[in-house]
Amino acid sequence: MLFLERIISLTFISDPATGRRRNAVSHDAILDATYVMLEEIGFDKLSLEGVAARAGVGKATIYRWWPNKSALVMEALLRAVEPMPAIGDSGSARGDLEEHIARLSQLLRGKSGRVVREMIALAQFDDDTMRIFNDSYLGPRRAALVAVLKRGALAGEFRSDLDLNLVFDLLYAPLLQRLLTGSADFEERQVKAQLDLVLGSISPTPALQ
Amino acid sequence: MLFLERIISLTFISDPATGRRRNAVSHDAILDATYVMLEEIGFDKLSLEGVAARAGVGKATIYRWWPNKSALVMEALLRAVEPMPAIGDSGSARGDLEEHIARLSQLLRGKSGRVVREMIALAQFDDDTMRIFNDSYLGPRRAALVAVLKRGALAGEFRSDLDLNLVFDLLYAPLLQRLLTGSADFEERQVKAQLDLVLGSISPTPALQ
Amino acid sequence: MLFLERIISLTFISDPATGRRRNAVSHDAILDATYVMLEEIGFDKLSLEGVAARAGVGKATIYRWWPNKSALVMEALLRAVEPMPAIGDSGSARGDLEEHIARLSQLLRGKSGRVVREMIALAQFDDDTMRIFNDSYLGPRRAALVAVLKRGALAGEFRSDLDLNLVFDLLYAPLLQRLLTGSADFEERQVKAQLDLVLGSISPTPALQ
Amino acid sequence: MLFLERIISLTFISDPATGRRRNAVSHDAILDATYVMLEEIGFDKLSLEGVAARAGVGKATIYRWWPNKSALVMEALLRAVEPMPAIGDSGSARGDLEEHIARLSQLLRGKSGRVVREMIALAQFDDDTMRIFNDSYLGPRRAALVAVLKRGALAGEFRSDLDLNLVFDLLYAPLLQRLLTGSADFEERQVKAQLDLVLGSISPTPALQ
DNA sequence: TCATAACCGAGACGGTACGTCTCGTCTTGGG
DNA sequence: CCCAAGACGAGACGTACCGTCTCGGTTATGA
Repeated sequence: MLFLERIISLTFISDPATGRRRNAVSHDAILDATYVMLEEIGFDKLSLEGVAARAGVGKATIYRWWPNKSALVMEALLRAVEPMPAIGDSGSARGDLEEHIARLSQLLRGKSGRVVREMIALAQFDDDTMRIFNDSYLGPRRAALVAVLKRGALAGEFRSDLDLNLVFDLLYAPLLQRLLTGSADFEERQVKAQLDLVLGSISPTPALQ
Repeated sequence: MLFLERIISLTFISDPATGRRRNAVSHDAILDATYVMLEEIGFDKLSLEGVAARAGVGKATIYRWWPNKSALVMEALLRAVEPMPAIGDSGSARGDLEEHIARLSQLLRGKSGRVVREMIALAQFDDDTMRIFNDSYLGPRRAALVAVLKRGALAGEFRSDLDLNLVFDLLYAPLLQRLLTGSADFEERQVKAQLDLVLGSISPTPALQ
Repeated sequence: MLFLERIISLTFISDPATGRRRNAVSHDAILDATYVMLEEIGFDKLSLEGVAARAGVGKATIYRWWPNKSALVMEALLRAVEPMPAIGDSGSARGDLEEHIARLSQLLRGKSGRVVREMIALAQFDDDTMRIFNDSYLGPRRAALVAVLKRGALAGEFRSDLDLNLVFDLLYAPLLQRLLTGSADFEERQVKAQLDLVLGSISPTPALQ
Repeated sequence: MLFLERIISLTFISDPATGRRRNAVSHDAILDATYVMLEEIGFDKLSLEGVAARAGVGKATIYRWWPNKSALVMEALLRAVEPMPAIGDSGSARGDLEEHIARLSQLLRGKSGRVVREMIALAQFDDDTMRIFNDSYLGPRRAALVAVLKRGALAGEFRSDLDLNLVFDLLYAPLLQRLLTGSADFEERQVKAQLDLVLGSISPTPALQ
């Protein structure tokens, strides 16, 4: 069927491997400029015109690679979020969770907090952006925590009849809610209290405990 | 909407007793136009120019009464959000909570869900908007639920050593998180499971712990 | 039929006499800026963006009142052409023509020459612009000359069987052709020779002359 | 089109004996694409980007061989303009002139008319283009007509004291003027009348004058 | 009852940014 | 060394809105 392939290949106007290659320097300059301008003037006042000027780049180069402002900003923010704190395996699933949540609440108190707030807000107005946020931010964190919960359940530390995604929500959502409603104080004491409540409710035989 | 009247009254700088009175018809037309256009094209693409045209109103009339787009949109949204489901007093605080949360999850599944999502998103970029959202939406709901929790604690239904605001977070935040991360399925079963976990953890029995 | 008029008037969305009036200062500033920039950088490199900046005016204000660059430039040029030299009535139609053509050839040697060249060039690419040029520049000149020719014909100075528009062409076209082909020397002697030829051919009884 | 070859050869900067030779297919494709797009969308909206795409050619290839849009367009137009109608020698110079002018006015009524209009317009904004137009279009026609006039003068058909270039202007300019002012009707009768006037004025008889 | 003060619709205005288009240059990889 | 493809910095295009500013006209007191 060689000749057929030749015919088909002729219908491809251009070979994707042809032409000048994408410039990685410009790509980085754009994301960097986006991030610093976000910090300086905020999302609302951020203009792609300004980003292009700051990055020393033509506007078309931005539009070539990102479909809209939200997508660009989301990518810039994702580069700026601290990477997910790895969850250790100390033997105690409860201890691992406590440590992870404590570290998370600390991160959200800082630069990452602002970034996550903005990512979530952006995602409300654009489905693609929402998908990127879920895939790149929330998803991995949910997966990691659920893995620990599963480990704990198997080890008998937690009840085995739990909807682990629900437990994840109970652990994460109060932090996000405080972040998103301006009361992002995240006192260590308060986070500890929350954890005690949740972990208490998922311990194996609460009545006897 | 008492607080809104307060805001409006602040815009009267000169002697309010003289001159033509504010045109209530225009005022309503503006908010109505804002809301239907929000539904049609979303917040991003909403322009005050468009609202003015749709409402049959001069642009200046909008700028006379609202300081910016967020404020206008927030007021339009607040008119559209269902009023807080009143919390009854059936004798059982737990029953009252269950009924309230069930009704809430139902509302969030509908038009109110989209509205709340957008209000929260807007609030991330503007402190005034955040304040209005907290004062007029989240605050009253928090107060009402905390009152029920307090009633339940006094009646011995719940533990008496609880941070009730924290309990409120555990009840509300998972719903909001699902709303804000696109997984707003709110299956009744799931909401029930969440409630069981939380209420289980605050019931007095495991006080032996 | 008063009520009918009332109904009809309701179908007019807006009264043309309503709203803020056009700003004459801006209008003039735009035409002035257009003209000086034309002289500085030429038609090709002239941008409405630049004109707006130079005139201290928003781009929209230009687009509100002129459909395209050619129309704007044509209007700016028309303001800059010297007004048509009035044709006197010395008693001798031939003398009047000679004086007019001499003055015209002098004008075309100067600023007006450049302006007319450009107007004609612009008109080749846009029918509206062509119409404006004919109505505002060539038409009046043609009418005036034809009137003199008619006067001369009635007075017996010229043959009476002539297509006067054709005679106008023979008088004007050679000047324009030289203007448009870069050989705009317009030596007085040459213009005189041309006039002699043409006027000779339209004198009443050439054979006896 | 000898002069064109001269221009092209000038663009060979490097040693013509080394490296790959110019691709004649691309060269023709470019000029063809230029011409058909000129007909479709006109000079103003013609982009080299579009020509390259239409010709299946890289933009650089165009820039390699033509210095600017005007030069490219002028070459494309010159390929399209009918070659100068050769002037016969019937024995009567007057007859030869009449036949040539009649054929010219016919050509200008057709496709060539539009082409000449555009060439003249382009030439107003670029000296190189003007030079090319004069050298390759107007010059040869002027030379040929002047030769016929000289022949006629020697044969006693025309006066011998004439500035023949001036007579050329009187023959050609009215046609061009009508072409350039949108009144390109060129009625045969009108052209005939013009010719009668001009030829009458240069016939030897009125030398008594 | 009428003057006055504020409101109102319309829409022009100086601006800013949009997203697209084209310019002329510059890599690429393949003749 | 040529060529098609196409990315790139630059910057103008024509449009959409911003928030402000006349306009002429309309209410509704309060003098």
